[in-house]
Amino acid sequence: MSKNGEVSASVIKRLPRYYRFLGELMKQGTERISSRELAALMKLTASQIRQDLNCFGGFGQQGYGYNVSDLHEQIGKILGVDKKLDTILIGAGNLGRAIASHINFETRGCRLIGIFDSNEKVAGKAVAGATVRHISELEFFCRTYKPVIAILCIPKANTQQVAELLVSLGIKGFWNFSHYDLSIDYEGIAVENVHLGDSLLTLTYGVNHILPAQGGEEE
Amino acid sequence: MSKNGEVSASVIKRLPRYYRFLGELMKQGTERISSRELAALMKLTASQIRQDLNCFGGFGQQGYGYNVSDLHEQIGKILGVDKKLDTILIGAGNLGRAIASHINFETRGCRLIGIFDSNEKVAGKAVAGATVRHISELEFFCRTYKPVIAILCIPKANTQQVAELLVSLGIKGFWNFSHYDLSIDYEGIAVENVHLGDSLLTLTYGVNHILPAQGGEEE
DNA sequence: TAGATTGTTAATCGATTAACAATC
DNA sequence: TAGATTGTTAATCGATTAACAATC
Repeated sequence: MSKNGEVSASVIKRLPRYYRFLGELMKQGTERISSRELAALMKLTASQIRQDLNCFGGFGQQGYGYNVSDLHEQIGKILGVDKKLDTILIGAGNLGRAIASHINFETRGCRLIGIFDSNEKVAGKAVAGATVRHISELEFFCRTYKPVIAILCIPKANTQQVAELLVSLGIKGFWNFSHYDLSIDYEGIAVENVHLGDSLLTLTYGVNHILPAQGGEEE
Repeated sequence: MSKNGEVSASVIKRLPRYYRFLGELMKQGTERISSRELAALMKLTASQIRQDLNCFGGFGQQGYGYNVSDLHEQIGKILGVDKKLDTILIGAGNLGRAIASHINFETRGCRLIGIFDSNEKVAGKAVAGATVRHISELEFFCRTYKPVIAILCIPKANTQQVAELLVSLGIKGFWNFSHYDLSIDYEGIAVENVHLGDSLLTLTYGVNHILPAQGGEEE
């Protein structure tokens, strides 16, 4: 564990949330916080917080707790928000354009440096302050600027081949909004699948199983 | 377990993915599949698939496996894709408009019946074939049409109060895209948080910890 | 020093995997 | 009937929680 060995995915998935809450606390001017207080705020157990943080080192101090801004900075470093990884977005449709303009890339350790689309009509238009390039320029662009992250907002049918091309061009991470399960195909490449359809279906299940129950089933 | 008792969240989260893969298999004309074959396809274990499915009943047949279209239909019913829950969307900014036009609601058991925004200039414009209404009409609209799901694409600062209003107006489920952790505050209400920022940060971590390693750390 | 709270080990809980008898 | 594959119970694994000695 700790410094070198593998940190489990469950822990890593919680880091951004810690980072977010600590950022809030900082804004509010909170200087120190104990694992117990943070646990109450985040609806976790104090044990879990201490376990999670100790995967990366001892950030606290016995009898005192954790220094909020210090811990925030430490977790930021662990996540890599200071790195600004060069990122490209493929697919400037509804969703792609919204992602480009809605997400604050810089605060998540990324820098959006290019947007690509296969539609000639979209190419040339401005999105989020950048000009959309035609997909035919992708290869030259990647060889020149060497982006490491690709955001995929393209139809399921194209995802596999586009991803393969991008891996060959040096992409190390995919933020995948397409309907295709990328995780399956590449080792040594980081993949975050955002399956919005699956998420909505999970909610549908939840609502359907609350509605008729209303006290029928527990929870 | 099975019919009545609680099915764990881990199982439920996997249902949409099963549903998706079975839909694909159907399209390809596959008639039957064994848990072993499906496991190979989805990169799961056959055991897990059989365990998961048996939370809801015995859909298979010994010596044969599962009938693809039958299983697809069964899972669809469990999720509730046939119900078409009335859904409203709050916040017609970049992301809200993209969600409205990008998501196929009908195939996820929902029907988008209203879009609202607090900006007078946005109200009246057409999005995804519907007209955006001013937020002041929300209360009347809900009392009249009784939607059960609300999609929140609004700033963090407004989320809490809007959600409280919506709960009082009968909303039973939130698909929350705002930066605010809704899950915390309501029992008996289904919440799916889509924290895109957290997802990107997780990817950033992944890429930063693959890049320098490249064989240094395992996995 | 006494009080508080961490870091860490041990205990518990839940989820995943393996095994196998039931059965189509 | 023999072969295949499920449904289900038992074993394993990992993640969460509890406990407590270390220490600020």
